Amino acid sequence: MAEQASESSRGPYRKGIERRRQIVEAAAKIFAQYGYAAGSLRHIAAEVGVTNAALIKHFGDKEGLLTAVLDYWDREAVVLSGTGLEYFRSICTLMEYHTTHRGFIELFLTLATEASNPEHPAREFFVARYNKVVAEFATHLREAQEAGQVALPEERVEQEARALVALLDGIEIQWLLNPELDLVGFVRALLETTIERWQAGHGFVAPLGAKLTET
Amino acid sequence: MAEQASESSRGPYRKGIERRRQIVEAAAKIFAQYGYAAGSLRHIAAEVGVTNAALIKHFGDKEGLLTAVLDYWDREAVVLSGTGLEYFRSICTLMEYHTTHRGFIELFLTLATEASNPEHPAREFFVARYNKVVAEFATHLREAQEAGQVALPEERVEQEARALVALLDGIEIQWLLNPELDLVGFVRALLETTIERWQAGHGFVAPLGAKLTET
DNA sequence: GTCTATATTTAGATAGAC
DNA sequence: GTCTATCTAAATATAGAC
Repeated sequence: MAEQASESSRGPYRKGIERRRQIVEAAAKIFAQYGYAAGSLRHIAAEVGVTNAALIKHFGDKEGLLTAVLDYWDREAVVLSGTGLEYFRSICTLMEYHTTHRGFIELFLTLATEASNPEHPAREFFVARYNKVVAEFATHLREAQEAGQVALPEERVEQEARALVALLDGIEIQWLLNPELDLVGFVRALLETTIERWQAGHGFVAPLGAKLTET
Repeated sequence: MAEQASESSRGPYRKGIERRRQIVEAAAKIFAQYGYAAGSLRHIAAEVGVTNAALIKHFGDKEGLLTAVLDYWDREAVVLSGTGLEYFRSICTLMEYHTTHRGFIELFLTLATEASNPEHPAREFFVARYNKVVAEFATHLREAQEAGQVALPEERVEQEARALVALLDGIEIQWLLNPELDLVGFVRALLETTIERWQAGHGFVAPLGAKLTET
């Protein structure tokens, strides 16, 4: 206790904390490549240079390591910033980050789809995560609405948020399978158009001014 | 040989073919739930009521079964129909099919993200699959273009195709995690708007008439 | 905190009877 | 065509030495 307070940068727990971080990052990499169920503790341990027994000591069991990885992901995720429409413009920066940190988005999409199985231990995490992201997108759309930046009726705000999240996920899947794809350029053009359309009071989903095509 | 020709509906191979189909469908279900690497032969075999040895006899090895599942998926996939814009309107029917055959889209998305790992045996399949779907969407957009149904310049056709595919994949991920989501309603509204926008010469990505927002 | 050693389970795959 | 039995490898997890 006394020692802990005296030297914060190289206290008694420094090494342990550093090692934990190493393990979590290795686990994130392996889970991203193989998924949670198929990513083995020994594979992760080898990546760090320890044995699987050490991982169990640190995290109790495999599911504990998964929890740590999801926490890590949540903390390290580059957050969007800005108010109103600026928030959405910052998505470009996020995409640039993803193109240089492929494992980050690979982890998210691999685990998110694997977690669509109701029995999966990470299912609740991803359900909550999507709820949070959609809600945050919606909040910033309303912010833009109140600032007079856009003209979207309340009943269409959540649908627009959902559609944008879907489009970003979907194009990242295509990029993972085909890294030649210009992810940043695509998203930049997409956002410019989308924002301009919102400003004009239109959206992905909603009425476009004229009435709908004959059905 | 003689027997084979005499009774097509219950010839000597009928039982074997039927059994193969049972196995492939069970494998599709298990791979959809757990992924390829984590879905075991014994689990699949138990679903059919045989042993894992029987599966190996039928398909040689696990990867052979995966190939059979992907072939099956390719054949059974509900195809979009119609020319020009009608083709895109039929996506609604596809979505209705997906909501009643959840395993179908779960298999696709789970394996597609798992296959983003370059070492994955299904990677080539999904790379080819996306190329094919994007090309097919693009072809039907050009068809609509030539019929005067839409006014999209050639250089924007592929981007529009990619964006629509991405949006459909992304919203299906959200639906898998949250089946409360009205997938069909969402996609129907999305398509109506998208088609109307194409008719007006606009798209997901491209210039919207006015110049872009100040950057 | 990490190791070795091991217990236990499960995986993919093979051999041979029927 | 399917089974039982088995091989070998690899999985998670535990126990105890250092």
